[in-house]
Amino acid sequence: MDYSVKGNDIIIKQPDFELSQTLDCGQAFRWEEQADGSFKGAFVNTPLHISTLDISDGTFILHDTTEDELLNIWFDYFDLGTDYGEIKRTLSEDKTLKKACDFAYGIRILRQDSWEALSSFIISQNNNIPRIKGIIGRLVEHYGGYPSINDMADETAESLGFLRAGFRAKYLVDAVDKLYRGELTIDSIKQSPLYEATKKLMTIKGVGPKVASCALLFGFYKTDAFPVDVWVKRVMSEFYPNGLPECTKGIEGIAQQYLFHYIRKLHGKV
DNA sequence: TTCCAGGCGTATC
DNA sequence: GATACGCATGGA
Repeated sequence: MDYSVKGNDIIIKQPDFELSQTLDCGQAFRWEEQADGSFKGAFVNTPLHISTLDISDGTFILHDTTEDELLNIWFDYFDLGTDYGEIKRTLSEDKTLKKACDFAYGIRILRQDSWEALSSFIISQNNNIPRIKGIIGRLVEHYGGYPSINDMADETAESLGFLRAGFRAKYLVDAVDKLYRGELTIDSIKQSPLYEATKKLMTIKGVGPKVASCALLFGFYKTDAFPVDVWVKRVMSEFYPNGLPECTKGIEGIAQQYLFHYIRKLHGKV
């Protein structure tokens, strides 16, 4: 990875990256776009301010950070060790995916914290993005950072009323209970292949196929997890009535992100 | 006002 | 196993 340290800032070069496509695309809910087009957000409790230096050569500034944080946190979080150019070339064997990759060229799959992603996607069900951000914002504000499973061990649906999360509060409580008591562990889910990991997550009340696959893709980096929502159903019926093409094998979830944005553009939602 | 949001649990057949 | 319906909340 190309990077250089300039005082308290670090400049990275990553052409297969665009801030709003990656940070404001419904895979993470804590990044806020600033008036100048930069973004402020965090990995769990480590904040970051990131801006575009020059989009034509794919350079970005990570503000007020250190080389240590870059190598220990942001390199993994932004998945900088993965060559998305190569992934896009592979997926572009299919003509619909080629159009999707050209359109959403700057998407990367963020390697989020497992618990944050799981809890965030429990909150996301039957909900819209501004409200999801609001609920997660209240959670972070209440705890002074993103709460761990231990932090939430004593919560009940009633005590979480301040979130105004509606019927989802009891689902969060069930997830905390199962993980706190060790009936489920983040590690065992991480180590399980997709099918077993999905079954484990779905023992949590309020976690069905969609929430499980989003958590596994964005929080456990299982690139073969393929979240199916109304938009992806539309892609499948319009372009892939006989199933996904062979070039998506093993990276179905990454293909899904490109397709999700492409189909929304085709229907005028972006 | 009514509709809907990157779903899921439950009842019913 | 398929399908219908309710669910908390708040923005559009």
